[in-house]
Amino acid sequence: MIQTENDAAPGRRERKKRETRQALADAALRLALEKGPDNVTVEEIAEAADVSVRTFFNYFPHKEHAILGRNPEHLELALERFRTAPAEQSPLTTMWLVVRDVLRDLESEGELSRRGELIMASPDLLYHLMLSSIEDERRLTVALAERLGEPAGSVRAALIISSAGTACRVAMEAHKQAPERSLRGLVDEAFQLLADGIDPRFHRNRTQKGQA
Amino acid sequence: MIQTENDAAPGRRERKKRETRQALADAALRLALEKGPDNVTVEEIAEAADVSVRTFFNYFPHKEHAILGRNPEHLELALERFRTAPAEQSPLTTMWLVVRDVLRDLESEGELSRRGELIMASPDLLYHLMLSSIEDERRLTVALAERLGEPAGSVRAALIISSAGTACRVAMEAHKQAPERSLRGLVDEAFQLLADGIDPRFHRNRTQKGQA
DNA sequence: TATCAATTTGCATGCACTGCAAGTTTGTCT
DNA sequence: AGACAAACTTGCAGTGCATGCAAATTGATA
Repeated sequence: MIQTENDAAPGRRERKKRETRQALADAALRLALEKGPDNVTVEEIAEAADVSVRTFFNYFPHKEHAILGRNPEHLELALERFRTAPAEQSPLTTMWLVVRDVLRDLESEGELSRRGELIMASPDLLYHLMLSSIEDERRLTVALAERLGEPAGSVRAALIISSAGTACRVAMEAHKQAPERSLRGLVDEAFQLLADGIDPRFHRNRTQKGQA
Repeated sequence: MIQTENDAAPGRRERKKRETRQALADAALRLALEKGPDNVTVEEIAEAADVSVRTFFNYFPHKEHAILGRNPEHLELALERFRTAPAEQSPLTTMWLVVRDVLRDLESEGELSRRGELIMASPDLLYHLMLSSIEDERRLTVALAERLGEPAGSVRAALIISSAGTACRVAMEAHKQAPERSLRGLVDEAFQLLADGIDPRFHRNRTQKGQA
């Protein structure tokens, strides 16, 4: 028994890993805000976190992941919501609650707006965010299709999930252009539009019949 | 030998550029299909098209763009459609016609399905496709907002455009999982869902009021 | 303390991509 | 044709991202 500082479950090793990861993510965000995402090198980030470049890549697969600093818990919470939601709750409502959860969490971290602006201003970051979102969406779609009792290839389930993501992106973009409108309000508006129908006058017959 | 073979408007120079571009795109797609997108190097593509690596990058900013082989004309045609569409045509209908145009064009090239599968199977390609789509969507959103007489930051305009893109992506994904369903049919289904409303039972009051 | 597993690190390597300074081709003007 | 300018291609040098590998360090355990 060599002092065994077993505070909770995690030992010293686990704690250090958390710290290193956090230090890298913090440094990445800070430097990206200071110098612009494109002008930050992995070397600088590693330097700021006082580890080697090689170690950086032991924690993050890409530079951008460190800047995004996504919280893996959010996906788990979302899946949990789908599992525990009351039966009468409609799917888009559930997604809306998920989004609110995430927004609230990010707001509490205080860095929502700065990180959000950074992401929306950098196509590269936006891409990586969407890329990692695609994986999340796949899992959420499966969960939703299951809940709806629809087959795995359900277009509706996939569309609901993906559209929710689209709504968030559109809302962020609009918030960036018109900061006086709250992000929450814009998200609400987008979700309501999706729910009610984006275009009641749509129909597919107004085309040239004679076409090949 | 100056013979000035001025066929139409484009001179020899313009033609050669087209040919080079096409040769690079063809080689990129072929090699990506043969060896998998991740195992193709720019050097191979350039070699196959018989130009230098440096020249490759004069035509495409990223390796992936060459594989995607996007046709810049499609965006111009789409913008044209928005300009010339009859006044009574609803916006999503116009987007639907645009999508049909593009699908028809890709089908006529015969490589729709193979390229489509390749893209859907490679997160990296999908990302680059979405990335270049984001730019297109920005321009289309501006055109649509103008047409609708709404302000530049219009959530509805942006949502219609982005959702159309999402619909296509969802349809491609579904087609990949269930190839017996036609891509056109799946696109139609997704558009109809968006038009009518994705979730008629959505509302935002079913939440815990007491929540912080 | 001895030992094993996890982690960090340096080193070498391959590939993507860019700027620059040639060289080459093409269009144009006389 | 001959000369000139603009466009296009190319090689080269250089930066940065990312990965594999093996040696060194550190943490947990007996």
